[in-house]
Amino acid sequence: MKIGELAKLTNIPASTIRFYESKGLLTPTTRSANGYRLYTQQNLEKLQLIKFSQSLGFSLNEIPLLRNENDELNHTVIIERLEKKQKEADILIEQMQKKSQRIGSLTTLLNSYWDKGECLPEGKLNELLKVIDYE
Amino acid sequence: MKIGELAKLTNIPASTIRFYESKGLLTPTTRSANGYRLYTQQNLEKLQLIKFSQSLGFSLNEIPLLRNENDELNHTVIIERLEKKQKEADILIEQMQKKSQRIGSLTTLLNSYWDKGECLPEGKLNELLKVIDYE
DNA sequence: TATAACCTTAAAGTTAGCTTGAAGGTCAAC
DNA sequence: GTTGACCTTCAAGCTAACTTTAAGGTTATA
Repeated sequence: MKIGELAKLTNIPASTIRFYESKGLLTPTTRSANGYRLYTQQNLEKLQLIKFSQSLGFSLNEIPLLRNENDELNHTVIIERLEKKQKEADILIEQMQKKSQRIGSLTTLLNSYWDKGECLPEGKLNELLKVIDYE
Repeated sequence: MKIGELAKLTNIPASTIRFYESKGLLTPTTRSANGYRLYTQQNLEKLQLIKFSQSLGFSLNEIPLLRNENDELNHTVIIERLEKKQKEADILIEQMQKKSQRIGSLTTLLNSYWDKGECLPEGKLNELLKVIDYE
């Protein structure tokens, strides 16, 4: 299939597919006589694998390292990479949860002043910054 | 104080402080005769507020909208913005949690094959992509 | 007085993951 | 035979939040 069809099937712009090629991620198996890129079903699956890997949090640079699924000794390495990425995600989750809590505390604190019709006392905001203790 | 001192006190590079100024976020109250930027304690606190706001997930563009703490009618608006940002954070947390779970499922699945010494069956990975159901 | 450590501006570079534009070749339909 | 929908390459533009570089002025110290 030509690039336009692949683009439609996968819902990924042709420009992006060409961009992935420029990054060495997905080279079409053949070219037609006139130079058009021709893709196979396997090419399509590889493209989907790229998107899937991205959705797991892998950057385009990390994807080639992830890819040799049937290379004997690499299994451990792939599992390690996945677990590492999972840990990274979990750390990010924790950080975001703290962030959300900080926003909550701040909202409560501001409301407690403003509900009473008061303004923040001079320098209070700064004191607050220390209390809430951001990274 | 001069920019270097402010930079040391806040642990924020002078170049970044100048950059914030170019974005209209923090203008030094005065300039010395020779053109050096001179900052006050309030400038320092404003700088810290910028960093704090960033730590809550606000972009530099969003920060000016957040800032008029003592502007009477803006209180509701500020609270709304904080709550909106908190919702955004919570949504991100959910997405990251799904991501982490997907990585977990994938790891388990791959292990279940490889532990038996098997390779992924032809096309299995693709089937897997559907099952794991990424965004 | 020289030299190092400051400060100034303006502009360009960085990173990731694309998108857009220019200039042109190919192909099917009317 | 020409219009329009494809395709090609190469290069530049985009966003965010900075950082780096270049070229030069100021100040404290030895």
